[in-house]
Amino acid sequence: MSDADIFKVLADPTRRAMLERLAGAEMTATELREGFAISQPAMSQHLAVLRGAGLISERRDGRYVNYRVEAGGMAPLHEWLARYRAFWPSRIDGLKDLLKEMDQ
Amino acid sequence: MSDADIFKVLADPTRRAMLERLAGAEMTATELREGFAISQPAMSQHLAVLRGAGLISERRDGRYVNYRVEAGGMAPLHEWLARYRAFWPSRIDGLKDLLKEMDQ
DNA sequence: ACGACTCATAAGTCTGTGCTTATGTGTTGC
DNA sequence: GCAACACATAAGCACAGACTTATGAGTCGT
Repeated sequence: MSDADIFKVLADPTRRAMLERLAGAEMTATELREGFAISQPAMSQHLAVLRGAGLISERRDGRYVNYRVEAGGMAPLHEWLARYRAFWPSRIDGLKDLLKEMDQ
Repeated sequence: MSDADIFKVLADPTRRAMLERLAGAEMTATELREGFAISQPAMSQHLAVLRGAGLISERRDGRYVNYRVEAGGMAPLHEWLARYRAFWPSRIDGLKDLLKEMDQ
């Protein structure tokens, strides 16, 4: 999977919602599926796509597979976005505060 | 066009390439088309999509239309990405340097 | 060992979308 | 006025991708 395709991966609203849930806590595919009106294979396919893009990682535990957001998976997105820094929103100030906060 | 669909808009490689060219300089649709193996209507349709997402703006000049990247158009993307700050790449340091640089 | 369970893969269907050609709308210059 | 030009819109086609059901592969508890 090419880095450039991260946009295609994130274009699907279901996958974005999955990421959001996984960002809160690591969980199994079945746990993740709760709240989604989607079949188990569809979920599995989405997980494979997210995995392929390096956005999540898996940890096998018996017959369960625990998924979690992969730190740094958004790096290609950051890099792409950095090229448009001249057009960044003025609320970039919020970002500065954020970084200051992260230092502590 | 919903903000959430910015990923769908950016998922197309042609549209991303168009943005990249427009980031360098404002130009007309015909100028922008140079170097793209694509028909004029296709280009026009892509421009409409980018315009609808608030990523570019147009300035009519007679029979020409000049397009340019709209500052702040990436804001929804920044906001979305900010929610994953816990998973940001460690090269976030580069971003810090960037912000410091922007202050000067 | 065997049934229940978790997850992945296969195969087929259907919708969305990016492309094309054809045409419409408005502008410029002779 | 009219031909050439810049761009937008319409209509139709073709492929990509997200979904389904069916099935496979591996694991757990009894």
